[in-house]
Amino acid sequence: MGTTQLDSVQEPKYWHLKTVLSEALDSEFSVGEILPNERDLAARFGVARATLRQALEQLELEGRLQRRRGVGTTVAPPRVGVAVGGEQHAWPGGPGDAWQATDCVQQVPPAAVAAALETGADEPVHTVRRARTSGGQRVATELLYIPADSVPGLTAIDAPSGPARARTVLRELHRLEPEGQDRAVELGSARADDARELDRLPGSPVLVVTTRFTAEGRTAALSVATYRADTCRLTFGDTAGVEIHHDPERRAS
Amino acid sequence: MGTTQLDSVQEPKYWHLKTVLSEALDSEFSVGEILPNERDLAARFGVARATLRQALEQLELEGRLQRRRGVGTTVAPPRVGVAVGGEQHAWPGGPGDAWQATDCVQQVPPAAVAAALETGADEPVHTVRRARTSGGQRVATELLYIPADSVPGLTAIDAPSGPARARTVLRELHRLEPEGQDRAVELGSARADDARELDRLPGSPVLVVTTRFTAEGRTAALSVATYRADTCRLTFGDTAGVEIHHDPERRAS
DNA sequence: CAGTGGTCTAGACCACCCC
DNA sequence: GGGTGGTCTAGACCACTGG
Repeated sequence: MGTTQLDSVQEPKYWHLKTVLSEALDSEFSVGEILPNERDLAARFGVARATLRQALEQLELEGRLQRRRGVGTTVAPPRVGVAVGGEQHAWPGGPGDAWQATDCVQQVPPAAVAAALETGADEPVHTVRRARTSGGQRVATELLYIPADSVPGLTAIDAPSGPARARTVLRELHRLEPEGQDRAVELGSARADDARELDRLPGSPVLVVTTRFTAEGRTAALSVATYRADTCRLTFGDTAGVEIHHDPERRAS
Repeated sequence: MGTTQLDSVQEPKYWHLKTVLSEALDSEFSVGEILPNERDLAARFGVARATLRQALEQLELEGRLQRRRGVGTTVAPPRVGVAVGGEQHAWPGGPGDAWQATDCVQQVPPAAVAAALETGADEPVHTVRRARTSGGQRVATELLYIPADSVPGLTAIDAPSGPARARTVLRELHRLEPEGQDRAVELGSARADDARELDRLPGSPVLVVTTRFTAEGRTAALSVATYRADTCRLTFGDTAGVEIHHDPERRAS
């Protein structure tokens, strides 16, 4: 008798817990199903609630679970592939664009943005807010910065803000000949306003996609898009993207 | 007298703490500097250590801090931009490739990989392990799966495993005419083996880049690369990538 | 060895959702 | 109101690093 398995290398409890839960999710639960509440789960596994939560947090980070305050913890569907880099050399707001403009104001951008746009630190730029939906769910928000130089034909007479203004600004931007774009992706945490729009808590992990559009040898526009990291897989390139469902402890070997 | 600031909307302590610390990092610390230890910091701010840690975790996630057990918490340098999508239609291991092969074995891949490769579930494939270094630091590890069909000229006589074998497999792969590649990026958590190679703890956040290489109408190779999310900014596109340093509560507005 | 961050506990209260 | 997840506390011990 006795334990058949030596605890030769001690593994953190939450790590082991995560593995056990992950396997249970694969075999005993289906998408959308509600898990037992955290207090019950912790009791069942004989750990403190904080320890259980550490395991749940990781599973949520990996897109396997979805937790909602006041509701419960549910099994998440596989991540949605959202195309990010498909059409090279196309303006935002062009045909086939998945974004919807919700607002536009003229304001002084953050210093880092002003530097990238090569505008003065106190110079206001057109700032378009847009949102992206996939499968009926909001998956990303964006701030699109367009210096006044890029839209010279814009008249101050038009609506000064709001969606109509956004459309006008984008229409003017399209008069330029697009030259190219660079993109960068990094991990971030949701600001309070983005979190609200994405139906997440502030600080939730997000993928920040920064795109610089160039025309006439200058930076014509700069986009900072914030994608929910738990539900999105960003796809680039020729087709719809690779369909590997990500399963951390079994990716390899 | 009295409080000049109403606590009209209650903000979590760790969130406020994060803001305060973030500002202190900007103004009072320089890159590489060591912060006071967690117990002292918690005492200084009048919170429990767990609360303080919640704030530090977020700052580490955002790439502002680096924490090492037994050493301390230091101010992190800005994220490194690592080029991911530069040259379209090029094989891994070609000229200018930033990766270094460390090993190669022939083994049965995970089920999800076999599905993407369109090989049988029990069919072994060449599996090349590679590593990527930037600025003297290991930033990513990769598993590159190459089905036997893609390298028909390979002889079993050569070294059966190790770096030499990896070079042979890649050389044979280069005989094919590359047709295209898709890529996907998503958030993941480091497996134990990747964590060791990246000098991080298991479960640390990573950016998983999955690339499918196609040739002759088939999937010729599949790469699953794991980048440290705390230190890397993945860049795509024409040039070196956008240089916006990411500052969550000041990205916009 | 002393000091650091990492893990874990057993509680408490709060914000939110739905009935 | 009752149940959920989110925040917070005040401890304890462990694993790792460095002198």
